[in-house]
Amino acid sequence: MSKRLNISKSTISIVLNGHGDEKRVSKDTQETIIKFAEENNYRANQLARGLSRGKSDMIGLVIPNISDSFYARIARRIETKARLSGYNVIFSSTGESKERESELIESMLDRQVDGLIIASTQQNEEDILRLKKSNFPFVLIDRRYPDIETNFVGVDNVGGVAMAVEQLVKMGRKRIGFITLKPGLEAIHERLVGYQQTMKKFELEVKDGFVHELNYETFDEQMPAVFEIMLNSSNDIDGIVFATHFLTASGLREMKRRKVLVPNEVAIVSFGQMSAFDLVDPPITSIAQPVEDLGGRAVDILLENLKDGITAYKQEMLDSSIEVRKSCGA
Amino acid sequence: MSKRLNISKSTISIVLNGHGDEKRVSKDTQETIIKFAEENNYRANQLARGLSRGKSDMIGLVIPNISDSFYARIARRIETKARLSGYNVIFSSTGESKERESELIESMLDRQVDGLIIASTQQNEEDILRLKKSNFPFVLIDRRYPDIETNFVGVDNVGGVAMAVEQLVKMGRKRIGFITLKPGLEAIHERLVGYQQTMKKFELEVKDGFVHELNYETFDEQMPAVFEIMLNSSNDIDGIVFATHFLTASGLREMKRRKVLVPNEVAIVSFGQMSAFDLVDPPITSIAQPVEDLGGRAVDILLENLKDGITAYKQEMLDSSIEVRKSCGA
DNA sequence: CCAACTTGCTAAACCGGTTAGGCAAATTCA
DNA sequence: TGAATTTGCCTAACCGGTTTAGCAAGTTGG
Repeated sequence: MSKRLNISKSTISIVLNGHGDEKRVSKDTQETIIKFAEENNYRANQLARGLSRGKSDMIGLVIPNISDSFYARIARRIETKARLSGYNVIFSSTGESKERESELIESMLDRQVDGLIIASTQQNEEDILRLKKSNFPFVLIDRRYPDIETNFVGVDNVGGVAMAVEQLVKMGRKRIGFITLKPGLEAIHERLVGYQQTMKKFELEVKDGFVHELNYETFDEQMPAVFEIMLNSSNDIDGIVFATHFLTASGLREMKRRKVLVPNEVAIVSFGQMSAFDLVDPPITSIAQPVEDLGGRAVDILLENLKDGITAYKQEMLDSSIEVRKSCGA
Repeated sequence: MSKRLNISKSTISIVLNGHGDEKRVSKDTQETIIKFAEENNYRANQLARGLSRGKSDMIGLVIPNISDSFYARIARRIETKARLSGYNVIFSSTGESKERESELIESMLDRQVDGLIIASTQQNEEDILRLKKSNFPFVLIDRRYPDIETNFVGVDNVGGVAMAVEQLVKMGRKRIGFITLKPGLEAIHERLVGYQQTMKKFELEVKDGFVHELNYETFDEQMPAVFEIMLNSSNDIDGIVFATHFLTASGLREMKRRKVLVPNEVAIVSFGQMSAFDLVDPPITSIAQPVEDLGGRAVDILLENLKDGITAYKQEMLDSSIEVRKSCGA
């Protein structure tokens, strides 16, 4: 382009970046360049541009699994919002593996992303600390490192589960169980705390067989044994709170297999939604997390950091709401 | 790094790219470089690397909506598989807008992606044709341009819907309706064809009120009117095939509102799945598209093109399977 | 002992932009 | 009319790598 127009590439760069006037390039020349660019469909190489400007206009999104609707919805919002500010999003799924998370973060840094949004495995203090120390802009979502002060946007897990338990209590349930994942994730731990606190608040006993912490990979196979215990005469559960949407689905499958009547025999509430929960038999009462907001706030904070530098860390807890349906006995 | 080691950056580049032996760099020097790189956590700038090598090791994924589980699942597979070959994935959602699709493709090309995987709006012949003419590697998924020969991986829509209709016929249904989207997408059109062909094959009448083509944005609001017509005495539908998972969900909601008994009064089959379809009341018979395979094949083909150049265009139609559950009357 | 190879590395060009500094011509001012 | 400004553009360095060509020193062979 430079050659064919006989105009230096600096002038071209200046004009196409809109600095033509301030850099005193004549109207004539500006027009020539712009016209030529349009006619020949010229578009700047973003690698070169990024290299020389020291920024890539890309942000990296590291999540456990894009095919989980929770993260997919977050991703959608992040992508849309980032794009409005001229950023593209690269994403990668860690599959809950610390090693992959580490690799992926490195790989994104290699690509010179300007910032990161991470839903971490929470086993990767090392990288998070490194990012923080190097003053790299990033926002943690959904999963936080309690010992590291960073930007963070999450949902109020304790409060959310409290709502779930309360709903069951309101419906007259007393022997309320909690099916969750093995701890390791702060969010999961908080949900357990929410359960325990609320049970205590209502002076309900939590027997040994009430709480089940399942394996992330094998919860489906563990489910029968869980119900064996929960439903036996000494526990005789009449309400269950599930800590995640997929545990709810899995648990419900098992209850159908056992022909447990929901909600008559056991009422349930799900922390976390699934798109067809209103169609399920019975329709599932669920705690709806403000998923889109979560993604939106994460981008907002990241963009602020990108613009103004990292001044202070922001921590935001978004409130959930409850969608009451039949499964809780309502 | 070059300065501190007193070794030229060319040598360093050679060694770190593993060409040390073939380029006859002494073991000593190689070790020094590798050790230094490790200790200082050196990582190559991929923008610079991409710029000089003329390739970015990124592939672009353009889809209608990442928060749609169909595309999210595809994305997951694509990402995982691409990464195994050293590629990162940038994604963007078009929201079914031709303009955004066009912008997004441009933007990805600006970023020098090495290839594209596109689930197009199918209103963007222009860009697709341009990509093809410029011999740029890309694979269309799910949605094809019948008039343009390109790489394509999709599912057999005609056959899939045929299975759906057949299942209802097997269950003794005769007045089978079809609820679908307004055409514009080849895949949608094919599903209609699948319906019509199969109805014909079984010598079943297709009355005017049997087929409803709804608007992508407003199908929810249209649904009541649709059932008004389908259930009136002259049509008296006893079976419905839904052309997409979200139409199924929406339709089912309406049927619940009307207290239509499924499957007794109306049996239904869904083309396309949702994660909780087995838990729904009644459990939904659905045509399961081989979503992951679709993503996987798309990457395979793209990677082949990237490696060997574009020799011939591949078109693959993957077969669906049926998951029979109560909603069809089984 | 000198020519011919081999070994081990470097210099320099290039990828395609951005940006600071500077130069020549045109214009304004005294 | 000559000096000072302004205008309009370009040169060159840089971003951080890759890659080709080639140089100097060491080694081998006749």
